[in-house]
Amino acid sequence: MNADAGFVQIKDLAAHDGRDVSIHGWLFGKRSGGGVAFLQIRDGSGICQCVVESSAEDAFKKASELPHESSLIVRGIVRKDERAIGGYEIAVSSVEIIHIAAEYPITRKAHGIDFLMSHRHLWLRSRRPTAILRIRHTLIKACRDFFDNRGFTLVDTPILVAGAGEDAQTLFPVEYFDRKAFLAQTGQLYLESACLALGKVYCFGPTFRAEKSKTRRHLTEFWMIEPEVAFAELDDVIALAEDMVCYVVEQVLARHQDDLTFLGRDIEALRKVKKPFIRMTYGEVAENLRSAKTKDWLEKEMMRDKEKLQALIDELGRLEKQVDAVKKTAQKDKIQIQIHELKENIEDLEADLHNRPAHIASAQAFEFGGDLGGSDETIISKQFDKPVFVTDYPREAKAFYMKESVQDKRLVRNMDLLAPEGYGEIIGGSQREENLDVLVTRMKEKGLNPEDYDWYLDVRKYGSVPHGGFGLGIERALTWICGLKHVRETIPFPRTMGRIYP
RNA sequence: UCCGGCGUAGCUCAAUGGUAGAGCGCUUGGCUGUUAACCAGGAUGUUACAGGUUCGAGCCCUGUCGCCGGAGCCA
Repeated sequence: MNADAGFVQIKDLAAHDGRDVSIHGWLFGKRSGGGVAFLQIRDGSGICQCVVESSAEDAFKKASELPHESSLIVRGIVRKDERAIGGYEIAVSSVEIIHIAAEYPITRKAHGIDFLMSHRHLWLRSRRPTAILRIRHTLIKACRDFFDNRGFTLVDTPILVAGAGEDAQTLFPVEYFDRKAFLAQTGQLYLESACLALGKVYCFGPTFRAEKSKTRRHLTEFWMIEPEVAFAELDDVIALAEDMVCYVVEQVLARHQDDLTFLGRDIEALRKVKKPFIRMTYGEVAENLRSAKTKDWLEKEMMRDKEKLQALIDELGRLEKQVDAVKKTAQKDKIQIQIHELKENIEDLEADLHNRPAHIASAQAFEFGGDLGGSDETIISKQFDKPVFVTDYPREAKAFYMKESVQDKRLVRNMDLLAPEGYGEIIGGSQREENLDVLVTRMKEKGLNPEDYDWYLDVRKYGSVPHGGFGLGIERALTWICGLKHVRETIPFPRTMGRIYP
């Protein structure tokens, strides 16, 4: 596999039109006839059709016998052909088999989520995961470029920590020689001290939460990018988050039209993500949730969704009739997969509609003091087509380090960013309490022992300044940007409450 | 932790308490432009596990396990 063998990546085929090239990859799909075989080969950069004619005797024999996902090298002339996906194909002169694959468990037909998750190491090779992982790469790079270009310094924070970040109940304990330690939930406390050294800092790494939650928004191990800025107040933190999200969405749109389209993402909805985002205080959100207008809106939405459900059920009936009429098995397959997807969508919508009255009732009964529930977030984020900043939550609902509001001591200077289209919280941040005495009081309020946080309190003893930052959950942001139903598809090997394999 | 659902062939799913099936995948043969190809044949089962009811259990009952969805909590 040396350079002079003329290896090219499939994505660059067009630039080699008419030339003799080699590609190496895996057999993604195959159709073979008596005298011609069509190999779909993927190499990680794309998928290419390779045509092997029986006149190329050795190549044809090998091609006909190869099972799916075998690895191989093919050599041939690149040529333009409208019948090939991508517009170019390779007229094969030779096939070199690297490895003959065993029977591959993942087919291009319908699979259930449990099966796919148990075969995640293989599922990664499919088109949907690769599309998502490419977007993940861009999102992470865009976040890092954004901070790097603004004079931030990357500061790596520890993953093994002695004490709780926020709530000890949700920490994973680990043995640390003869002591107990925990896996970090956030790098924030460390970043706060680092920002007094470097001014503007950020960290990017995995975080761990032992929350016993099994929902489409939760992982036990997820990645977070967290900036922290000295001399910043809440408005600065909000502006920073707004600019970052706009930049990230812009970068993904610029590079991944094809991937987003493959995922079925409504790209127009993403294009609307431009400054300024919506800003509401917690008080305004509470009022909104309780209002007659919102109730009316929700009830109308529920009616619309009921109609949508009926339309889906009608569609299902239509397809089920059609499937009996169709003879060709490929078409039948296609319809059966549509039926499968439709059934899933119907189940989801039914479950959603079933929960809806309770959500409406809980929104109407929303009381000052509580944190926003998942359903409340969904309600707010469905009402707008741009992300929504919610600020100034009640202090009892939020962490000890958030700065107390000057105007209203019941509130803290924090913000959550809710992604639109019902996706909900992707960012949580705040201005931090820089006053030592207030901070200690707040810790005691939360039942924490200030002595455990001596080093952290030192940040307030030696040149304390206003500062603040936020954390962006990479997987939640990706779920929204890719338009997915569940966070588990946005990370290569998801860790959820019920799964740690593979 | 709580509430609900599911568990049948490698996969996706059928099967009034009465002979365990279909499609795909795999395999054999055919076909020189296929687009999740097509045509003809073939192999494939501890019905999650352990008890119970019954002449008879994939189906009913009890328990266990696994997974899925939701609540609380959170990014």
